[in-house]
Amino acid sequence: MTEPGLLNEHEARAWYAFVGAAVSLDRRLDQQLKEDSGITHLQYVVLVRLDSAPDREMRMGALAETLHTTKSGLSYQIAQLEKAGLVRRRGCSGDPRAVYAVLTDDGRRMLEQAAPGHIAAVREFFLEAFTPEQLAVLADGLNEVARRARGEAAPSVTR
Amino acid sequence: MTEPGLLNEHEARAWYAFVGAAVSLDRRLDQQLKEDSGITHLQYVVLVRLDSAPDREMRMGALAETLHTTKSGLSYQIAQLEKAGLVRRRGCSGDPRAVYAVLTDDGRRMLEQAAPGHIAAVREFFLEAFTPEQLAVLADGLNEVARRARGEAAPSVTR
DNA sequence: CCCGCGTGATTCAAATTTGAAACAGAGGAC
DNA sequence: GTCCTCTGTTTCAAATTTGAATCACGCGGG
Repeated sequence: MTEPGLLNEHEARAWYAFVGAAVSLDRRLDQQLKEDSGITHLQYVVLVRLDSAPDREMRMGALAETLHTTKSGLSYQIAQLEKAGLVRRRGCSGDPRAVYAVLTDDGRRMLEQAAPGHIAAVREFFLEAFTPEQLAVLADGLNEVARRARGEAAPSVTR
Repeated sequence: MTEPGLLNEHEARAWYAFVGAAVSLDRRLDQQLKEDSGITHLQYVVLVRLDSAPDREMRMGALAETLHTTKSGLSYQIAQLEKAGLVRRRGCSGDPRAVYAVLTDDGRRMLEQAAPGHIAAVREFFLEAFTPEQLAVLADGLNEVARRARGEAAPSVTR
């Protein structure tokens, strides 16, 4: 049944749908955020992540890891956000090598201003295409996909 | 129940899972293809699309559209693929403005060589995280997501 | 004929991303 | 103390992407 070297019709349909949805959605959300708030989706996600962290700050390395981006890419984006006044850097007294990115008050305001439109778009373009039950299945499956793609072992129940 | 300005727990879980899976998967597939075949995922997709087209050729504009990429981005990638000898351009006798990208024999060989590893990776990282029934639901939902993100109307049953 | 317009594609400069190399400080071996 | 090496981050050059501008051509109207 499962040809090893080719995708069958059903597999191809799901796979192409995923890739197409990911690309189109990313473009659309980027466009929406740029038009309405002047920031990119990546920058928005950086702000969100900082906002939800204790004291609204995170170390560069940890932030890069949670965003699944490279350290150098994050350095660049934090520099952009710093220019825009939405984030500032501060060193760490304990470990002089560490650098914290801190969400500024302007950054928090930007988030408050940008969130409603962005979230409405996520609902309109993504969430509403599924039932709540489907979303739950989707979330489980996609978390597993992410784990596998990152080369992590499957989560064990006893862990 | 549905707070207009915020994502609830279930919505957030599904949405973050989707974004995380898309990013991580894209990185991983790019890495796999580069290591094993020396081409990027985008280039692979270009080759696949051409291979499945009549006469293994497509007009630049049509190709860009089916890949959901920009025309200029495609021009660049076709130039790269042309340098590598995997694709060639040819003009169109009927319409001198039109340009066709044509898959070369080397391109076809590249595809044959790269496909097994790539498809195995897609299976391992993506498809196997779902049951066939889940994949069908996923495909329907994600196709709808892509349509919405592209601003197309919902497909009508009578169409 | 000549102009302006529409289409299909490429080119250009600017922004972003990537991966490698550089940097800087801490800690351990000796 | 000096030398390695490790960790956390930034910097750099090269590759890629983006959107705007440009180019080239055919067509219809004046």
